[in-house]
Amino acid sequence: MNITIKDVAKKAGVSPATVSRVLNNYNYVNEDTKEKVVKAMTELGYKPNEMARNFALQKTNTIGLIVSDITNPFYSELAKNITDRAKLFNYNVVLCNTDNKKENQDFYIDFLRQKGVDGIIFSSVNLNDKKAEELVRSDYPCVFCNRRLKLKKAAFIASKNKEGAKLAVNHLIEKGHKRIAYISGPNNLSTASERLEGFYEAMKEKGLQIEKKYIKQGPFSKEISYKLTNELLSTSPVPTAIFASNDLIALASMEIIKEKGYRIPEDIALIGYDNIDISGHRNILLTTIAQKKKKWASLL
Amino acid sequence: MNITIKDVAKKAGVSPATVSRVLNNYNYVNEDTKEKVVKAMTELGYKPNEMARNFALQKTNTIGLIVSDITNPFYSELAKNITDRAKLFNYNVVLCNTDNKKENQDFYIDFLRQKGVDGIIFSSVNLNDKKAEELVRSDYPCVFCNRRLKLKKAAFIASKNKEGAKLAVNHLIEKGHKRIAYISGPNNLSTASERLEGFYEAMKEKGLQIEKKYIKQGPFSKEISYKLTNELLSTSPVPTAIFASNDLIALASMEIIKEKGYRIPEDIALIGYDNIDISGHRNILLTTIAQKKKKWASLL
DNA sequence: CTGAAAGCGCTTACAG
DNA sequence: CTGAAAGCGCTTACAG
Repeated sequence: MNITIKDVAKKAGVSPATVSRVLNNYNYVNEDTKEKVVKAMTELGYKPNEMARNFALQKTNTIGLIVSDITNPFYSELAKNITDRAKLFNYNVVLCNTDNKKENQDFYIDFLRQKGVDGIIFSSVNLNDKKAEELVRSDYPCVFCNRRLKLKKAAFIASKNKEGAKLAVNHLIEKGHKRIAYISGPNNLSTASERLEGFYEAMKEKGLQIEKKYIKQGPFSKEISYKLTNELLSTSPVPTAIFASNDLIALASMEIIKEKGYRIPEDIALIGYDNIDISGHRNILLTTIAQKKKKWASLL
Repeated sequence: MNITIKDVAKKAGVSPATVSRVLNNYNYVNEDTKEKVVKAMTELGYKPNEMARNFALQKTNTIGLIVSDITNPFYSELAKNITDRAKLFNYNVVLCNTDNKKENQDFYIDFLRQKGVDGIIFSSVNLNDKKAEELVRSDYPCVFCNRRLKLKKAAFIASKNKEGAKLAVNHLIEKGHKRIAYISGPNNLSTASERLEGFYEAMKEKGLQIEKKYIKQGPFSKEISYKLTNELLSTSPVPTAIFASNDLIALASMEIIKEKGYRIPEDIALIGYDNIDISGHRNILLTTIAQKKKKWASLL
């Protein structure tokens, strides 16, 4: 059915090997021969079969991107930047969404490996992720973005979460806040734990009391964020500021704070992390710490 | 390096063909043989090489998903549902983002075909899309989701946009609005043009005047949406209600409406389309027409 | 039920 | 600079 390298070879009066060489810009091809081959290719409308090529080279020009939640704008913005970047290099990106579930990530790791992707970008790992660690140990090409492994050997790209969190907390402190609450993500995530560390450090540096009751921790979910915010607003005295470890949590908190009749920031200040697009919306105006998603993509 | 079907065959004392048959659950394999093979496979930790398999079968178990903007929650929610669904069938999804640019879509079409994906899901086409039409005409497996082609032969799944728009407009009319404005997307998109049609039809059915000055049309972009809303608010008399052809436009409109000091919905009512997650946020509370993204994914 | 063999469409050392 | 040949790891009609 399809036009193969053989057809081109026959038409151009050369061997398939030569066609292949032209195709791959192999150095030593005679200009005349090359021309003949190119002519034959265009006349036949030849398109190389990538499956065959992948197989012969054991390379797919494909990377896997495993994210924890593509509907979180932070990750969809990241995904956009990564696919745009991949396009420049003629790579394609297989999108894998874990919903923050370990079994999904494990599934996708096996799946992608078996598919023969050239590498995997993870935006979904825990600090200790057995299967991902194995991958790194076996020198499988992978890179961790935003969330990283504890394992030193693993290449990662992420913002300085501790510094970012300190920025956020110091901002609140400068505004005069003392009773600052923190809603963290799961502590087995590098982002959450580093930000928590930053929170502690900033508070300590300014000599502020850290109260257990003002520190909440839970998985990333709207419902849990509602619940934790409610808990915070039920403590007495109520905190005057809340730092949420990402924007989605902050958005959920915002709803509860408003629901309870508090004004933001007059009664309770709120600050998030990620700077997702909607944060800038007039009705939201969430203060947040930016992450350079585009820059990251260019470095991956 | 890697363990191949041959290694398994040798270990199990059978031929590679038999191993392959076991692998593919071919009907007629003796139970004993099968057992031996399975045992050998697990002992060796054998994983079939998908590249070889793809090549032999000319099939990749991969589909391409071309969306116009993955950072639009509508599409990221759709992408999530599609990848989840694909996972069930052991398919993977190559994410392609066009930024609403025809050249990007054309690039990805060629790219995906050459890669040998088994099919393409489009969420990015214009009503007349030469290259996509060509694909359909040549019986290339593809399906159109949300946005469709004019071409009858093309399989698509989309909500009843005309009906949805009528729902929106009727809702506004019931609330007593007469000066209803509409911000449409580009008319060469099925979604935009069908919704516009619904707008016209609903207005006519209720005997309301349709004023040219209340109908704006532009590409999907925040800046343009700001601009168009500003234009609407500068007409006199100012419309009492605005129907935006998608939620992102509505969110942008909302900013301008608020900026100008109008209340929603008391001074100006606003309604969107898509029901993206953030619409339900307490600070947004955007009235909107839902689209069944999950249902769609199950039908693709 | 199972094996030997050809084939999927490329690439690439090896000769020349 | 170029061709003949082997090979990438599977699948599958063909015999038996």
